[in-house]
Amino acid sequence: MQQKIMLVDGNSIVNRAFFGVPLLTNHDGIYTNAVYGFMNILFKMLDEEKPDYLAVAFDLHAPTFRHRTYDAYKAGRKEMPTELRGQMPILKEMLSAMGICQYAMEGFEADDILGTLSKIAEDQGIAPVIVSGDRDMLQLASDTLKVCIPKTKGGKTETENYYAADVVAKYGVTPTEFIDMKALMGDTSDNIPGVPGIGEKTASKIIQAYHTVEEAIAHAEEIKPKKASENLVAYADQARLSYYLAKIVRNVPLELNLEQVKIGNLFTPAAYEMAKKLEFKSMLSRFENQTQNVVSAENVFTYQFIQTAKELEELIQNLPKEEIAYRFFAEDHQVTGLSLYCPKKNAFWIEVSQTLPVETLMKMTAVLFQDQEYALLGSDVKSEIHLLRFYGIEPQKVAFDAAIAAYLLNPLQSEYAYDTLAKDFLGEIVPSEEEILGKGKSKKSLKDLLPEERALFCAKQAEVIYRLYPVLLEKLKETEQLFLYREIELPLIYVLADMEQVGIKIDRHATEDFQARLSDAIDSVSAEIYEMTGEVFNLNSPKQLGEILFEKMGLKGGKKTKTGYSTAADVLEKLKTKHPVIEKILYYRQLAKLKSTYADGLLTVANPENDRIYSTFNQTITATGRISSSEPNLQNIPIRLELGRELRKVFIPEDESYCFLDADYSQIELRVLAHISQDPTLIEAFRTGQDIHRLTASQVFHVPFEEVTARQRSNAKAVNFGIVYGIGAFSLSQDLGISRKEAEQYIEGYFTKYPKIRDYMTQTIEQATENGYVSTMYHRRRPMPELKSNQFAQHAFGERVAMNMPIQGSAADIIKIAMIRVHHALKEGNYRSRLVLQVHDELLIETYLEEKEAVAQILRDNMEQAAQLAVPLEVDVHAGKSWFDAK
DNA sequence: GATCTCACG
DNA sequence: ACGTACGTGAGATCC
Repeated sequence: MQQKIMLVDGNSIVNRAFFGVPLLTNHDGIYTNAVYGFMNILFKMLDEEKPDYLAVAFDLHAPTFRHRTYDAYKAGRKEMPTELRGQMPILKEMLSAMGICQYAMEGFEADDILGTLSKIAEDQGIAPVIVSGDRDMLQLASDTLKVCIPKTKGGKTETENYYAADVVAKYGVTPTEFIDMKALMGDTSDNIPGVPGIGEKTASKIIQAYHTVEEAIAHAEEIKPKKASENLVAYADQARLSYYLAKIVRNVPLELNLEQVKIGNLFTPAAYEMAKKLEFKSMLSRFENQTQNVVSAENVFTYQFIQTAKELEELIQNLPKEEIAYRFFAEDHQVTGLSLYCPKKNAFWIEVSQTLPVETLMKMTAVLFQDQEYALLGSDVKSEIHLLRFYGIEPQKVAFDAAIAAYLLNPLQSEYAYDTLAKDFLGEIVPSEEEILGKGKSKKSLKDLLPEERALFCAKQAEVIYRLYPVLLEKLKETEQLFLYREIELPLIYVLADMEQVGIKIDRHATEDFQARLSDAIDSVSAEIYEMTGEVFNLNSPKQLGEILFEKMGLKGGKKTKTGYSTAADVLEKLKTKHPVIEKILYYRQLAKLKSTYADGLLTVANPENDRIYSTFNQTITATGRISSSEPNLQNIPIRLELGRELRKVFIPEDESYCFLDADYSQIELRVLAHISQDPTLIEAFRTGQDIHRLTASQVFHVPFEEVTARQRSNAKAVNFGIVYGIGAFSLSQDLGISRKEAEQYIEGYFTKYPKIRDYMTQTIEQATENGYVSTMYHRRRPMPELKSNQFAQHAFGERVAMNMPIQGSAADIIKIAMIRVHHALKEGNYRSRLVLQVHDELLIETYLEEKEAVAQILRDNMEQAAQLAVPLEVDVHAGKSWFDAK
């Protein structure tokens, strides 16, 4: 049976509906006639055509390419009546609630979108049915493409159906000739001029004889009547313009995602709610009937509510040993329920209650998580590992993590909740957590829901995960990310879970000492500052500080932020010589940061039982593939300044039988750059172990290697950093305190000496522009929407990102591989030592003293061998009794 | 909740 | 004539 797609001309149908149905309002006074009429037409058409896919296209307000070609296009057309305008968002919301895919595109009309989608469908062997109230659509009709024109008359909808032959039968011209006809006769509603003196009758005759506008023009002298003949010559170009305006575009840059346009259950609870609110009474019964129909048609989501151990036992025994999607629900680390889905047995909500205590639930379901014959499909599995372990269950490895898979497909999303995944990958609108539970202060707990609501909400999530599995996996395959996903990201979940579980110990007394010393120093330096400024104020307020420095004291600030003066460190640094108080303020800032963020911060999160700190390592946050650390962030513990670095002394191993081993990659990003760019000079330098910054200095400043000064070397270091970040002359000049001209010369000198790096940069930007994404050595991707921007700053930013991401991201890939191998080696060798931190190019291991030498070797080997680059990977390993000592 | 500032690689 | 280095997370202020 051939598949069928119904494509609806949203604006045209809603117009017909609006004018065909008398103005109705609901009790809130909201106009509803257009939405009501639209839904009636839609249901009628769905009943008649029974399509497999459905999409609705809308116009946007923005001018289209037709307006740009012809100013007067659609001029004189009346504005949409306000009563209709207000219904547009309601209609769109209703369609969304029904999970119906909607298209709109700047620069094009709904016609063009339908023309394009129908062409894509035809090419794929899917039969398109276009629903529109506009006869212009007839130009698209073919032997396989049907155009339906519904008419609403006194509550009844009748349709005219047109294949190509029907168009010929009724109008005497073929569908493509329909465009030519319109080009001659014009169209008053769109303000298409046509040729004066040629109306429908003449146009029809002419096109039947000559078939195209061009042929008609070529034979203009033969044409009768005389007026038409003359005008056809005089207005030939106007006829050509009219042709261009009338012709529907069929190659709009958009994609047809079959998953998204597939018709699912239209009668969702959300749609039902809306229909009730809009008081579509006659439709409600339809909804209710349909809902039941679909239920019996096994198309709709149902679940089983498990509340007793007996029911659960039966369920577990009957579950087939194959893919099972699961999702835990917990509150304050206490499991409150578990939802499961497998297609053979459908969905289940297993709820903790008096008749089913949590321990029983966990004990009875443990087999699912431990028997390798089940393949587990989850999302955000790491947090669930912690739950399972809390109940003494060591879970097997999952086959699928939806959040991580979705992150690899687009790391720019801010979250990977099930509702957005369902929308993005299944084209299904499911209510979000926020919609069900609310947010902020009034956020409800699952307990506050009715049992049926809760069961539906939770069970649905397992079903979504199940359905995401094949879709996301296919996309990972298409994007060549299967290796990255299976061999790097999935195994990493368990490494990070262990790190999170182990935590890292701090010396509470030493931290409190440090905190007290900071307190004293803050007190005395703030007193000095108040003395010098002659005023007591809130030093932590940039606003107050700015007013005092730049208004009261008259210092020249200059650089402003949105809200006032900038008092950032780089601004103050330049004012250091102008007034002695500046230095004090900078010192105060240093102390205040150390105390609040670090001393106070760490003490509040340290576990009072064991003085350990448990951070979370996030795997789906960064755009480049790095992991991030939060609550607390242990990846930004001070080191650059001496005073801050002291803080690292409070990070200590468990007891005297342990020490720390710290291993960090030397110059990993520049090595990755050497590899990716294949620059011979840079590769040679790394192979022979040269001082890379000194080399760059000698190249850029044209001095012999031995004669490079300390200053030159440090400037070259800044250039090397800049290169990795996608350098700009302005910023380099700011960073080094040199002129922009000089900075430009540095950069030019750099690219002259490392020409392959320039090539890499330009090629990367070209590819990013062409493909719309950049990628790492292991095919991790980052989409590049910024490069589509017309705004200079946005576009320039996109270019820098494009240059940087493959470098930073490949380095991230590599250390992830190293982490997995180190973790594996430690486990396999039954070592007591354990990985505790990762800081982008550094691993910290809490090492059992007797294992020190072996672990150092494991670290070095696995990190250096994690990837085979054109240059060696070098690792420095240090041991110490604190993090401070191990660097 | 937005803004500013600052800690890290 | 633009507005500028890449990637993060957290605390404090202020509206």
